[in-house]
Amino acid sequence: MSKTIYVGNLPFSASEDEVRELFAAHGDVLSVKLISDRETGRPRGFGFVEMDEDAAAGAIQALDGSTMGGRSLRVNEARERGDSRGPRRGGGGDHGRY
DNA sequence: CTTGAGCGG
Repeated sequence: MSKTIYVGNLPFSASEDEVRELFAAHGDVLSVKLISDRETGRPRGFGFVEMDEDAAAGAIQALDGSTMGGRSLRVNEARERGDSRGPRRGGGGDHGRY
């Protein structure tokens, strides 16, 4: 299917459309979701971008480490929120973490 | 009119 990308350290002035266009420049953006506080309605400054696996990998390495609005843009593969089948040993899709 | 943590319903 698709791969979820975690986008953090985003400027508070950023919107889903900006992130969508930013990632769309590197691949096909399936969906963009910015996380904001549900109780205060205040933007947390991070979001999630759903893209194709190959496109996501390219967008991550292309946008990760870049700067947006003067802040370092953080782009990485997001965790798996769903899938109650049971996380494989400790859960958390780490690829190269200790 | 406000802020800065890496991971959402």
